[in-house]
Amino acid sequence: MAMPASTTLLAWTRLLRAADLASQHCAATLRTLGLPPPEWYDVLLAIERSGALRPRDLQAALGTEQYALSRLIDRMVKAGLLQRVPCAEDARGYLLHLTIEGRAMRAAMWPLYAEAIETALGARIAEEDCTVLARLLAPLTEPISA
Amino acid sequence: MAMPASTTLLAWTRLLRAADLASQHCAATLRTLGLPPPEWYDVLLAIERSGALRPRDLQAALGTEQYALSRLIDRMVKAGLLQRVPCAEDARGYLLHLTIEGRAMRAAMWPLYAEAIETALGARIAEEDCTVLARLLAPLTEPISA
DNA sequence: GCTAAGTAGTTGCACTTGCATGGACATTCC
DNA sequence: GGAATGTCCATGCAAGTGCAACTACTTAGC
Repeated sequence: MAMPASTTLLAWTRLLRAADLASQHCAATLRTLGLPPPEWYDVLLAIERSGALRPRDLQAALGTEQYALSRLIDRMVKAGLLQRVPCAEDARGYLLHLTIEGRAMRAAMWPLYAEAIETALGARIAEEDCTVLARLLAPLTEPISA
Repeated sequence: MAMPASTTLLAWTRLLRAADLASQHCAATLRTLGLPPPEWYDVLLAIERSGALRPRDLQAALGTEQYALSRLIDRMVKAGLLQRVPCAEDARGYLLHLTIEGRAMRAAMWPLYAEAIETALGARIAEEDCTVLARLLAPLTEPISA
């Protein structure tokens, strides 16, 4: 039951603050443009990349809570971007495909999403620092065990 | 309108994922113990440190949205942890003080909050790396201009 | 093959959040 | 000193989230 070092606390507050600012900026930018929020893009991209995905695989890929994902999918299906198709090997689940509109939406979102990322992160930190940052953060992206 | 470098994108995804995992772990830990969420601690600490604070100063200190803070304060007042006292210099606002219970709650939360931080961050990264991380994140904790 | 246990996904309910707006006081400018 | 503008905080409403069940199918054990 070790207490955190002061440097740990500093990193903690900055990590949360930086991530919050960055994601807020991104979400706000897309919203202002009348586009869906960033999560939608992540879902569209993940599905496009693998052709078709089951909810549980999306869940693993995105780290979203299961119930949150369930409803997110609902919304995206209602919006006409995704399509549920019955799954042959497992009747409990289904496969998610992109519709034409889904594909178009992903393509339309990317440049604006990318620009927001550049503004929020790329333009605020040197590229070498970015590389180091990514390396340092790597272990923190794995599930927390204890 | 520059596009992000690939290293920027990697840092982006890791930053968001790491922060999400860490804060989720923390919130879940406190919740499991029957304690209020981390934001409450941050509010209690900020007020305790300065003796009394106005909502707008809290807002600046914590980076919370104005309406979110307004309701958060409401809940904490209802829970008996905070107390609103009229503000002499500005009748629009008020000063926030900790109640005895508020002070006790902050003290009670700290060891468990701290342990969660240690588990989520300190124990997963070398201390030198933590220092570097904090330094790299510093520019990202400032408000995004453009 | 039948039961028990596990996994995939959904949903009711209470709570929180986001956005837009509103009301109250303060400040500025004439 | 009075209107216009700005700042501080609250709130209605719609939408999202978290937790805890719940249904439906699958797998394991026997």
